[in-house]
Amino acid sequence: MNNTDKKFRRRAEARPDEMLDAALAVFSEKGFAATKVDEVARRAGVSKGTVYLYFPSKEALMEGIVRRAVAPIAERAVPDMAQFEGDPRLPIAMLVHTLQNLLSDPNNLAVPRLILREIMNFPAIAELYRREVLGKVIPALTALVARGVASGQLRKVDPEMTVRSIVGPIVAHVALSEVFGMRPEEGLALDRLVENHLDILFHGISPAGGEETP
Amino acid sequence: MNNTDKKFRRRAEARPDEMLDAALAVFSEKGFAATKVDEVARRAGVSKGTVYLYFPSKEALMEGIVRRAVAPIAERAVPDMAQFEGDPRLPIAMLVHTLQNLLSDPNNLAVPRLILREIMNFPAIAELYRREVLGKVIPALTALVARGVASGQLRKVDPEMTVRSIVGPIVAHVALSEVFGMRPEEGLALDRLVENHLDILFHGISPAGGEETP
Amino acid sequence: MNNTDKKFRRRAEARPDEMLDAALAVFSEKGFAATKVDEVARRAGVSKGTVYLYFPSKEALMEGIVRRAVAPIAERAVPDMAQFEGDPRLPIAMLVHTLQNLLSDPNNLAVPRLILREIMNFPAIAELYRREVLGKVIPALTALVARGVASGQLRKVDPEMTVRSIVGPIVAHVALSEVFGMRPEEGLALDRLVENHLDILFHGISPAGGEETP
Amino acid sequence: MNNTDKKFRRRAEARPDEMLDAALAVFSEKGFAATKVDEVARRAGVSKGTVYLYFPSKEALMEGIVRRAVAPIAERAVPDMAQFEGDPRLPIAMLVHTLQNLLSDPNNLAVPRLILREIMNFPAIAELYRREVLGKVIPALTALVARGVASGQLRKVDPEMTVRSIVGPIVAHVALSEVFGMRPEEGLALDRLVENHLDILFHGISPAGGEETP
DNA sequence: CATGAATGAGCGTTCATTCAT
DNA sequence: TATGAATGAACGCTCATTCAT
Repeated sequence: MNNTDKKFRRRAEARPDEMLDAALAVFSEKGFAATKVDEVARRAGVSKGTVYLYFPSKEALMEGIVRRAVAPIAERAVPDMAQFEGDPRLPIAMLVHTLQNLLSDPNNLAVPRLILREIMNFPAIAELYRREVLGKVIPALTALVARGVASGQLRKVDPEMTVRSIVGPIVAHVALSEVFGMRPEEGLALDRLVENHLDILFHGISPAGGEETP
Repeated sequence: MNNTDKKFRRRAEARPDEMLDAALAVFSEKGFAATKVDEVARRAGVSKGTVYLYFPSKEALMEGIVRRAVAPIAERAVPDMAQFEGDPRLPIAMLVHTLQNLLSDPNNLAVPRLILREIMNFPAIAELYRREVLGKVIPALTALVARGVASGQLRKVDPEMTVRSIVGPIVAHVALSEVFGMRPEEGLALDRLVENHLDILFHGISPAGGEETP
Repeated sequence: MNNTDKKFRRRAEARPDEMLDAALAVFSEKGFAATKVDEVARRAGVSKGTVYLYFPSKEALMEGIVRRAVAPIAERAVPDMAQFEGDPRLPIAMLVHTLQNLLSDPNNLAVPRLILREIMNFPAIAELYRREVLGKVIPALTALVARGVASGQLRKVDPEMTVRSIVGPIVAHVALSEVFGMRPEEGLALDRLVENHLDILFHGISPAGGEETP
Repeated sequence: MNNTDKKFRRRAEARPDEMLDAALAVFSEKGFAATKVDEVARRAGVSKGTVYLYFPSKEALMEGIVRRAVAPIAERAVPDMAQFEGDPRLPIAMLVHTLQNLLSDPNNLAVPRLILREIMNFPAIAELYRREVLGKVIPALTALVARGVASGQLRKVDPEMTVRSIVGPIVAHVALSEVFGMRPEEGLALDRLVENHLDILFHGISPAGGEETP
């Protein structure tokens, strides 16, 4: 009798997590509405009733997926970016590269893609995402840009709007690829995108005669 | 019995159009899945059976909405941008301002928003949109940028990726506003976004010591 | 194509009534909880969906049954008993005989039996029954007895409690028969019950000139 | 660890009894169908599995409740009433007063009320109750009345039917109060009912020397 | 053309019961 | 004995689609 034996796994505490994994997989394949709870259960290797032992409803599975994915972001101390003292382009580049790394792994792409797909039917999730992720990242970025402008390290741009210029190209690139299948011949080519994006962005936000990209 | 009489208008050939209007309205309010054909019919002032007289299924309503909205774009001669001979920043700015105008009118926003919301459940629509809209606009933009680079009117940027830098900030701005309700205090503030966006974009893609924004 | 043709009956207005008939039959057989809506539908000769076309829920069927049965009682002018001028024993006997007639027909017995069976799970129905039936019949009877006592045509009894003595034996008899299957050898024998009941009610069981209550 | 310790009390043989208490409480509150075994277990302070250790099914809890309540009645020597030699009105009055006392205590009311509520869904319980309670009390009463008639101590009434006149008013009074909430202003007022009931039962409602039944 | 009554497959959810520990 | 995680059959309700009128 080994560890993968059903009998043994019965009381594993990972059970809810396994169900979220299964739910994420099926939701991603067929969409929330077209997914049957039965299928989530089967994929998780349990019976339908067991799903309801851990999650009160099909919607709760959705929320669970998002909450689990959002938690580390929410916990991570995003705002220390604002206290950064040097060239603001450094943390901006770092953030962009972090995003790049995150999005490179298809596993990490699954949740945002699912959120993108279903969010408008789940106001509660939109609110959660807005509060825990966007509500932290965007103000931090805005403050960073504002400080750069104030210190003269950046041109006199509109900080709030500039945030859109920082993340927008990445969003557009991923959406084009994931939603419409419009991707470069080599594949997702995130590195190419990021390189070009930062090149334009930094030439665009740097003072006249600006130095090299960090 | 005069011309405005319901009986009379009922026989107008505009009937399918009225149904698409109704469907767009309800789909936008509640989402496709949560919308009952009954409600579309009621909103259009006809009976449920009549809807099926013109559209073979609920999905067909969705497709009809998109097809109708996409038609003018598909017909419009997008590619003449590519033949533009002068400063490529001019047609880029024009495109951005056209987008700005389009998105300023909430009516025009309805269809893209609905597409954004439902597209992942409708591969056929994604394909249609990709083929008729993105497949025309993006290559045209790419070509435009490529020509600018070739002629030295733009810096040596990656044309394909630069397209993401052109439309991305607008997409991000609208998505932030429409999906997450994150909008500036004044409202959508598209003009502020566009001004800042073009400012950064043109400083970023212009050759060193680049001139003013056109 | 005759009147019983399914095609013809399609638009009959009797549809809801037929469903209530079917529901009454099945509820009576198996009880509310054990009855499947599917079975009600089948018994009514329609599909499950059709039931929900006329009644919003399974409970609504229950309420519909009771409401329909109660309506004529509620409408019938019960209170003219109170204005009766002569010997109050006459309307009392009449009421008892009316009850006897009602209960003789098994069809009439079905609804009260169902009510008796399910009432404690349907507070709304209890309230309806209390208001529309008991709330009219019992005060009327009480008033009748009170008037009889006042006029000296009845002994000095407690009118409110005496009402229990008027209807109680009948209730007990029917309950014994319907609920526990305890019935006389001849069958329900309502006439024997009523005759004996009125005899005792009007004279008591003590021999003429009977002594004090022990 | 002392005697009141949960661990200790848990092993008491009273365990099944505690479960019946819990079941009675919950069944009374919500009805049998709406009660979850889980809740009975929680109320009894044990786990769901333990309930099934003592009772093979949810229905068995119901039967257990009734059987336990019925046992003392069944054991008590009811029939000695029949051997009573004096005025039959005496044991009749005694029985009524016994009933009155029983019903005065809400605790005693719980089981009959539950039986009343659920009996039609439990033929086995109806049968048990019929055999052990009604099947003993009613024949005893019938015999008592029959003897009274035979001895001339009662008028020539129908013994079998007269039993309904003895218990019916009490049943009706309690049902009116418990099922429909129709009770006198002072409360249940069982004493008032019993006094009036016996008065009428023994004397009727007609004035002394009252005329024929109308 | 238009209606709307009728259909019935489909799915989320509940809960009594089981059984490995 | 006692536990409580797991099961899965069962059922109420919805709604896209059809079709007789």
